[in-house]
Amino acid sequence: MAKDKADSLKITPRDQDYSRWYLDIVDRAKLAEESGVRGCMVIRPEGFAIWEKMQQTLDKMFKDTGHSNAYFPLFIPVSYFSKEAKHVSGFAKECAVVTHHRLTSNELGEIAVDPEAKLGEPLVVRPTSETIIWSAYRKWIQSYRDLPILLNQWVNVCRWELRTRPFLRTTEFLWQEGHTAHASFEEAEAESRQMLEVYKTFVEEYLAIPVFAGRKTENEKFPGAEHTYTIETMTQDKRAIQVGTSHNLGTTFSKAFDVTYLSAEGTQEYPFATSWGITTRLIGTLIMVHSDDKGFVCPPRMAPLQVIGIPIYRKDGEKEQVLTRFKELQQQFKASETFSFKVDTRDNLSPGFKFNDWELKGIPLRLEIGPRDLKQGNAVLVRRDTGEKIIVPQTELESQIPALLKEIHNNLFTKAQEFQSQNTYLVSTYEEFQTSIEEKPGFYLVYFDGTPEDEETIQEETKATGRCIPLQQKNEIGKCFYTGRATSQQVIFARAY
RNA sequence: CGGGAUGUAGCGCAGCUUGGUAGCGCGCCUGCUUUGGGAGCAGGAUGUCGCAGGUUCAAAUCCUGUCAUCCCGACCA
Repeated sequence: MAKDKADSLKITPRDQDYSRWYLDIVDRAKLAEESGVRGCMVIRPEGFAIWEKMQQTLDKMFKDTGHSNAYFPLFIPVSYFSKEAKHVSGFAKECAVVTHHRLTSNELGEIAVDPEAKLGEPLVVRPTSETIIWSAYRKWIQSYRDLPILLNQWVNVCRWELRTRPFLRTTEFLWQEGHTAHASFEEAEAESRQMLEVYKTFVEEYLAIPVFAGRKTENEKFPGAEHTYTIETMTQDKRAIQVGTSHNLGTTFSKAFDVTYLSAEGTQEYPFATSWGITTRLIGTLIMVHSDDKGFVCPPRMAPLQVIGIPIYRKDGEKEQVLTRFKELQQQFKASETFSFKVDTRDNLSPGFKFNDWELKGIPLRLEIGPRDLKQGNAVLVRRDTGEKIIVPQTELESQIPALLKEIHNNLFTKAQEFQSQNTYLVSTYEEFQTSIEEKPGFYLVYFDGTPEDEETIQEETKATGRCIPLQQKNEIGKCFYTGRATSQQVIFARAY
């Protein structure tokens, strides 16, 4: 193949243009594409399959912790939404609003909004569902015996973002939102912490993404929350990205929606709320954390396909023999049900093209069998994460493949974790921080007890924000890097997505 | 939402300055030869030139508007 043609098939390298590299992977791995609607994407089958894996795994974890799924409306009356001042001001700037319910033809014969069909009360397309869910909980909660309520919903939401990027920030996105109601603050606190742990476990054990778990600073809290917890990870361009949040909402929404219950002692009490969510942003995070200049790298436990078989042959006779062997293996693997496997039987493409194609798509393992292997009873396994070629007797494939998939997962996790710790710095003064974050982007673990105003100034001057107050604290007294006051609170500052 | 750039075949682009029958590469289709790291040759199909107006005998080309995308800021999962 001509060199310029091979070059034109390559994706933009990370060090040349990180942003372009990301977009190239989304496009070339066929995860998503532009839709013609501003800020909204089409999630293609290859991308949606990953979301389905995430849903299956997390949904089971939610059920195992006692939660059930339900569904609440997409449209929320403006009046519900405006019952809680902080909440509405947090989302007001990014709400899509439905004002009419009918189209009509105008004088020119064009389709237009029918001015006669104006809604009495505008509807907000949900940016999140606290308000509509708590308006229902008002009816459901009468007694302490009705608590706790442990619900979740898998839905789309809409936030009218000004600048979007596929998966990382889109106007419409898919997520899950858990909404629970409890009899005490402590119980709500335990729930929000439990779900943060569920997210941490899920993201680390299935997505192979190491995270910092922590509490959000005042500035970064969810509008209306008492506490917001977060898990944050580091992208390959050394910025922070939030991959999951869990909120202890206290009585903010029960008070706003006038929800009370009768306690065992006979008093009227406000229930305590939590909400928690992860989004399709996780798919973008997989690219940002694991992928490389050859394309997407999908961690084995989230890969829609774990092993791709590539038959190699020259003559017709060889072709039949190789394909027959693959068919046998396919049946054997299917019976064992320990990993997913397909054979690329496309006849119009060379093996070399297929190698590159499946690497681009992020499939964790490639299995090659050709005439040489048939004679020797071997097969060639190639790891997506390292590119390593491993020659294995065909009889050992069934046991070796699951072991290798596990090893790939561990390697991806360890690599990301090392990268994260190599780019996490300790600084003790603001001056040091200002110069250091310019020269060495990354996470900055600092002692901090400044005010929200201080944090805003830091953001204005350095573009870095307090990402989280890690749950694991040293419990030692240090000096605040900004105010100089003594404090034991350590905070991670970073530039974020 | 402000500043900059770009929209021409599925993808990447040339043509626009100076208006006059729509072009290249890749991909796609057919056939033959190929196939252990992005195959070769031959033949073939594919376009309301982003969309809507305007100027003109004539618009991909000039003018106005609009939509979308990308980059840089402010805002956010």
